[in-house]
Amino acid sequence: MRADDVMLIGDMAARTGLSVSAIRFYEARGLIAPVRSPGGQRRFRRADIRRLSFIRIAQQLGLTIEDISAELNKLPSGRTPTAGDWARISRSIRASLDEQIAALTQVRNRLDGCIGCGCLSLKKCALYNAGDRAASTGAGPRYLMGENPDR
Amino acid sequence: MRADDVMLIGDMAARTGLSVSAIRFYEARGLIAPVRSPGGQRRFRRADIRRLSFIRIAQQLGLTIEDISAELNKLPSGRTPTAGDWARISRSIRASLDEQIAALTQVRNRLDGCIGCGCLSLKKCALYNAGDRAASTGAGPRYLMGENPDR
DNA sequence: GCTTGACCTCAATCTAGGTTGAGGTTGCAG
DNA sequence: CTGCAACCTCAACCTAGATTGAGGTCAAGC
Repeated sequence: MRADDVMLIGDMAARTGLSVSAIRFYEARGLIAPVRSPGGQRRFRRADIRRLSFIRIAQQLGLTIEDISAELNKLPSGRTPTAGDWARISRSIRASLDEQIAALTQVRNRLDGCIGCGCLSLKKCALYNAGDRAASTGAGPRYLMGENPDR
Repeated sequence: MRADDVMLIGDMAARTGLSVSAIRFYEARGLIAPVRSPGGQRRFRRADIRRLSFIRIAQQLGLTIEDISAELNKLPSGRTPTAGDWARISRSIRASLDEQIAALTQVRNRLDGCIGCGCLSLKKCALYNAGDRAASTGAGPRYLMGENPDR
C-alpha cells in the first residue's frame, strides 16, 4: 500500500474487504472504472474506496449488482457517493426493506392461521395460493436474511 | 387424469401446479419416489399429491430443497405429512421466519441510524461491519420475495 | 398395427455473483 | 539485469433450482 494516491488492486482488496477477483468482476460489470498504467495494470483513486465500500454495503442490504449499478448511475457525472447521495439512496433502500419485512410478516401470519389445519393439498388453502404472490422476482435481500448469521 | 389411484406425471403437474420437469427434478433429489410401470413410466399414488404440495408450500416459505428433504426424512418410515406433522414442521418454519424478520428489522434500524452519516468508508461504520454477520451463506427464503410468479 | 401424445433419459443451458486456474506480463528491489 | 510477487486476461467452474432440447419409447385409440 502506497502513501500517495495511486493504489493497486491488492491494496483496494485489503482496504475494502473485497476479494481481488470480486473487484475485477465489478469492473467487468461497469460498477467501477479504474485507470490503467502504461503496462495495463489497474490504478485506483481514493474515491474508488468509497465506491467499492458502497457496493459492499448495498449488497449486504440485499441489492443486486444491477440495482447497485442503477443507484451509482443516478449519481451525476460519475461522481462518487457523498453523504447526501447516501442519504437519498438509503431512504430508497429503507423503503424496500420495509416492504420485505411486511411481506415476510404477512407470510408468517398466514402460516400461523394454517398451523394444524391439515389443509395441505386443498386448492383453497391460503398458504397454498398465497405462494403465487409471495414469491415474485425482483430485487431484494435474497441473501440478507435467511442466512445463518453465525458462520 | 384417471379416476383410479394411479396417476401419471402430467396429472400430478396439473394437480399440484408444479411443472413436469420440476417433479422429475424432485425425484432426482430424492424428495419423492414414485413407482414405475413395466415400461418405465412413473406412477404416482394419491399420497404423492400431498407430498408435492408440501414441497411447494415449504419452498414458498423459503426452505431449500435440502431443508425440505430433511423435514420429509423426519417423518417416520416414509409417511406422507399428516396434519400433526404439518403443525410441528410449520412451528419450526415459523421460528425461522421470526428470526429472519428480526434480522431484517435490525438491518433496517441500523440503516436508519446511518442515513446521512456519510461514514460509508469508515471501518467503524455499524452497517459496514454488520454486514459480515448479516450476509453469510445458508438456508433461507432467498427466493421468498423476490421472484416472478407470473411466468 | 399404426398413429399420436405423453412419457422417458441425459446433457446442456440459465441467472447471480463470483472463484479458480492456466498461461503470460509488470514493475520494483537488489 | 535478474528475480519474484503481484498483476494481467480469458475460460471454466461453482451453488440452487430448475428449464429446454435431442433423441427415443410407451400405451391407448381407431
